[in-house]
Amino acid sequence: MTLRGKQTVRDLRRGSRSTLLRRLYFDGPLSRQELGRISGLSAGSISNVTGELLADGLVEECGSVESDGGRPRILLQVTPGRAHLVGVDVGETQVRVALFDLALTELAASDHPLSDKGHDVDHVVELILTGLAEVLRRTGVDPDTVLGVGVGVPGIVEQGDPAEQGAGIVVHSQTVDWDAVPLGRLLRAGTDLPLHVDNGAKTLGQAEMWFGAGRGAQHAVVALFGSGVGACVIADGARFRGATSSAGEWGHTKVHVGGRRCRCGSRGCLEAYVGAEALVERWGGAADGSAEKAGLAALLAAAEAGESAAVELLDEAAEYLGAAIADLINLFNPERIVIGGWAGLLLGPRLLPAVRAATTAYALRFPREQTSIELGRLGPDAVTVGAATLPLSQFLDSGGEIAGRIGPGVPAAG
Amino acid sequence: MTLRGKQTVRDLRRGSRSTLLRRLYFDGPLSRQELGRISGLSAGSISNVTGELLADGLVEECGSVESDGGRPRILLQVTPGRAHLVGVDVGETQVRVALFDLALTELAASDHPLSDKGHDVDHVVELILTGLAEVLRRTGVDPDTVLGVGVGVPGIVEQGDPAEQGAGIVVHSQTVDWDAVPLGRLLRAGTDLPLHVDNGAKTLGQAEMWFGAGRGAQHAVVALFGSGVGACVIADGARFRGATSSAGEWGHTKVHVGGRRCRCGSRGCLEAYVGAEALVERWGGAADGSAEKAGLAALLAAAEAGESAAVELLDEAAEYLGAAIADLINLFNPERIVIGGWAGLLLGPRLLPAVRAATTAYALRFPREQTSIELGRLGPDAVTVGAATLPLSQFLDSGGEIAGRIGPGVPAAG
DNA sequence: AGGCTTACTTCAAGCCGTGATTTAACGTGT
DNA sequence: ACACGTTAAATCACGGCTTGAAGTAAGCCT
Repeated sequence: MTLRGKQTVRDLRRGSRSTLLRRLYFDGPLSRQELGRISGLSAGSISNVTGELLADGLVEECGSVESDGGRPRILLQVTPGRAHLVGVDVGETQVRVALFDLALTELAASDHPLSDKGHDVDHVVELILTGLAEVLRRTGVDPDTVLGVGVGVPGIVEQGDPAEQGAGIVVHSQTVDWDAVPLGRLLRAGTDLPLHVDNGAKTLGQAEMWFGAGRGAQHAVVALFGSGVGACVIADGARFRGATSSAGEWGHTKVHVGGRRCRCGSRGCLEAYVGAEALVERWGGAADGSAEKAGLAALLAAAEAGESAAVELLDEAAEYLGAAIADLINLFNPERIVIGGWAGLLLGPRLLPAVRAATTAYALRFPREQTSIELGRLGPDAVTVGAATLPLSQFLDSGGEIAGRIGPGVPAAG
Repeated sequence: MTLRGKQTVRDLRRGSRSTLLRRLYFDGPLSRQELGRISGLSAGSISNVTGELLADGLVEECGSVESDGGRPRILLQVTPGRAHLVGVDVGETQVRVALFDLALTELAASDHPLSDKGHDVDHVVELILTGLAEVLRRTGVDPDTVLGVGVGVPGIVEQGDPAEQGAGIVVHSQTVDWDAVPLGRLLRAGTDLPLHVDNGAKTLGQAEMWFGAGRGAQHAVVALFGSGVGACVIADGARFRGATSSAGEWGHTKVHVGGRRCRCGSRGCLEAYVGAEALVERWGGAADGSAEKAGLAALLAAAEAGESAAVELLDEAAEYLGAAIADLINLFNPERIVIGGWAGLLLGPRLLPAVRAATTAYALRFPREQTSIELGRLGPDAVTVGAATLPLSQFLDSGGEIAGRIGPGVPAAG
């Protein structure tokens, strides 16, 4: 049923450029020789395509490797400073804007706390735009070299019509009380840069897949535990989006029909058993904003000290979590499950053995044996990195086409 | 991250052939003109490609449509008798082998009940091979025109190395006590035809997607209720397989951690609340083999008659089913949910309103609004049709390449 | 019969990847 | 020093693809 559209011979070149660029980007400096071996392209094509990429300044030579007796191989790598990316994290307590080079090295960042005004949309948009201007000004980076702005938001994102250049993006979020907020249009009014918006948990998941515990996996689920619970599903190496990009909303799946009441209004949601807010609240702590982290840490400390109420609470959480992960394994058949998010990383070391055991008890044997469960390797700050991968991903997909932003053939500035 | 392999200029033609063939197959007779409009290819390419397809006998002209004032459009369609397909359903009570033409019209079928010997593997293989020989003999179809044999089995299928031509296929099934059965190798010993094996629920799901309630959807979940519970997930128009083809095992996801015991040995599985076996058993009926259908019908009749125990049982099932479907909606974000399988079709008319309401109560609002829940339109016999779509799908993907089986250019026999 | 409209075919032009050949850049042995 | 072998990269003829323009076929209307 999959119908891919019309293809012309030029699409072949685009595909080849994309393949080689991706390979160079992720597998570090490579010689043309190795590129040929890995990609399957003939030496002639490699020569042609790398020639183009070099002429466009997207790739540069970087040293060489002697080969016993013959001409040494010249190593190629993606030119880090050839283009730039902006990642934005609209978090629960702050808005963070970061500017990266192509290698995702952070060149500058701007943090603005979200204090009293809360998540008033206009205020958030204003913070994003001023942050963007700030990092550009501080680094002196030419805006024409910025491939795009990726934004991670706490909510469900409707992508709208891609032809609208992101202006059709609409965000729904029950937690910060955004209902059909036209974030794309609001940001478009303040910048001409290409826009990409996705759920923050999803961008963090993408970061784990590219640079963290998910590296190398083609099928994986990144489970994210913070105040709430989310997930980012990767299938065949790409984000699983579903019909309207909202796939992977794991936190409100039912692990106990008719069970505990959840903040979403329903009952028996996973989040009501393992979300940080729910755990802290059940243990009697304060559950708002920054107090939550302290509360969860206190719960953990109490459990380590052997307090039976705390131990029971965490044991139960591990049980439910294992069951919910088992569901993910049964349904998605991933090769890896990565547990991330600030709460996941905090509780992970203690809970992981019990979670693994519960998962094994609840999941079907065959797919369970194909799956490993690991902790994330990136901190919660990686949301901005993940957001920046949104435009980067499109850049690599297109084979380094910089639609009108950077003239082809112009060498990198500086 | 998605790296598609090397592409040469010939792959373009393969892609074009595939696109046009698919279009002609699913959207009935079409003129070259409409083909061009739909596919985006230029008139010249359409002419070339359809010329090839006509020469190969895969496509034929069938009438014409007058166009006010100009040259009439000639309609093209896939030649139904150009090739054949075999679908096999290894069910719980019988083995059914059916021979189809390209239009999936059944030309002959052979049923063999699985009585006392049960699911002894060698016996099943023998029944499949004799059934295959039988339908070929009865119809006089040349085995060289058979594109392949698709088999639907009750269990998890490991596809093995595609290079082995299906010989590496291994089946695991707890219900019929198959543990790593090398079905591919066993069948390969008895036939040279290309082999395709998949879970029976998945093949039925594929049939619903192609010809039933799923038509036209790109993202859907076909939920199947029989003795147990299964699902077939379609994403971007293709089966969602996961890392080792076992994705979509929905029946043993947990809807009530620590709840009812399930026949799989775990607790709180969906199947323990809505599977036919569980329902009949809880209502006090016999739960083995063919008595199950009678038992479920009796339960339904009792509920219709107002017996409170039966009504309560079905109400509870609808509640759990709605919750589990809500999980599917949250996780996969489909545009359609199709409920099929013999038990699903039997209970569906009564349960559907309650299920829809429960789903709305349990799912997140946004993805729920994007999804419709419908009953399947194909009976349980469609497993064989679905099985036959396995080789058919490959045939269409390859653009009608009939690897060595039918000489290109040879016109259809008869 | 001539003109008009629409469907389809043919053909030159521009690209692309391949594979063979050529050129470049390095060790080594005499 | 210098020829020689070896390996890496560039060049180029070739077959194949899609496109788009020009040409042909097949029906209407007057």
